[in-house]
Amino acid sequence: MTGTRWLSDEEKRAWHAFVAASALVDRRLDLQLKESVGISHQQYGILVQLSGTCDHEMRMTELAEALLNSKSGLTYQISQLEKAGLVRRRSCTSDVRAVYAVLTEAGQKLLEKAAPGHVALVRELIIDVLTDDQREAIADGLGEVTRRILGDAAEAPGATDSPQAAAG
Amino acid sequence: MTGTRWLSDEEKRAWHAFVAASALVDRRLDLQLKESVGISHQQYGILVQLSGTCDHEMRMTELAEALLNSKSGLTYQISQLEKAGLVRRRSCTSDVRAVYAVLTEAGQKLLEKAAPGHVALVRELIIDVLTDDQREAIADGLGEVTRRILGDAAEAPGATDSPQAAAG
DNA sequence: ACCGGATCGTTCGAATTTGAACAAGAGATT
DNA sequence: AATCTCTTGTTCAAATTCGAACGATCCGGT
Repeated sequence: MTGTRWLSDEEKRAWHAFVAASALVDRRLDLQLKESVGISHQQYGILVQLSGTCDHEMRMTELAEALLNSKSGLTYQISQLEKAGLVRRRSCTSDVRAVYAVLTEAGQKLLEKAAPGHVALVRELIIDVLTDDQREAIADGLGEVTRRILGDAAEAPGATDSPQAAAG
Repeated sequence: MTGTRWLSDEEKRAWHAFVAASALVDRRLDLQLKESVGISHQQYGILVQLSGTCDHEMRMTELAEALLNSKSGLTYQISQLEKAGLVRRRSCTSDVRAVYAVLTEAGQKLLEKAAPGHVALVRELIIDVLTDDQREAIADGLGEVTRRILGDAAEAPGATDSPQAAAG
């Protein structure tokens, strides 16, 4: 153990920018969504995810994984959304254990109302701030970062299959 | 309301990579710090911030701003760190209201013990995954993102009167 | 049919975060 | 000095998050 490879100034600059931007952007989006339609960024993500599927529904575990959330955390949020009438639960006939979260009509309506302002703010805060090159570097670089972390967690099982759905 | 400028596939790719990487990296770092020295990523940030000053101390408000944290949140965390003996509070002679958070000897020791493993993981998860160009693009791009958000908040606190009479 | 292990979603308690309200002090104006 | 405004840090209740434990169910091999 000679010495730790500390971060150079240049590396620190990237690391700090990444951490700060993450916190700030998320907070701003959360704030706007709460003010405009009364839901959190987390809840917005759930609605978006559901609306991206053919039947506007998804199983709890599948949803939790897609949102990088814990199962218990999702149970809580789905309960909140259910109280608000934006989502309802549906049990599966073939597997009694399974539960589907289904986007309701009201949920779809709320999403359509929230989306324009949300996307506009995402653009204002980050997307339109970046140059094309920077945006591509982030997509490539952080995409690889994400892939590696997710790969580590689920390395043993074959992870080459994942029916993707375009999400907005 | 003609049309919202939705995100293109390329833009979505960058946005999703950014959000996912933020969540995943932070969670992994938090986990490691808790396992190795029993403190959260948040608390680690406080200790680092304090150790970076000449007298190893900083005022509460100043510290909260540097860490992009709420004042009440910092009060809580400093109390936790104080219980653990890693930080102590010191009141200011010239201003009775002011409180300094001071890094203790034990806090310094813990930081020195935690830092190598932490930095190594930061490298493994993100810094060493990126190419030089990607790292620079992130530093520049996300640095600008951060600067704008912080600038907005401080520059035009009351000047943001948007026409919002009609809800929604 | 039956057992052992894996999976599913929920429940529970503890830790953390947030914003609003608060008490106390500082600073400027009159 | 009296008063008004801003700042400082804490307290409080409510909301959220997490991991572990749980009951229930599914699946494969016997």
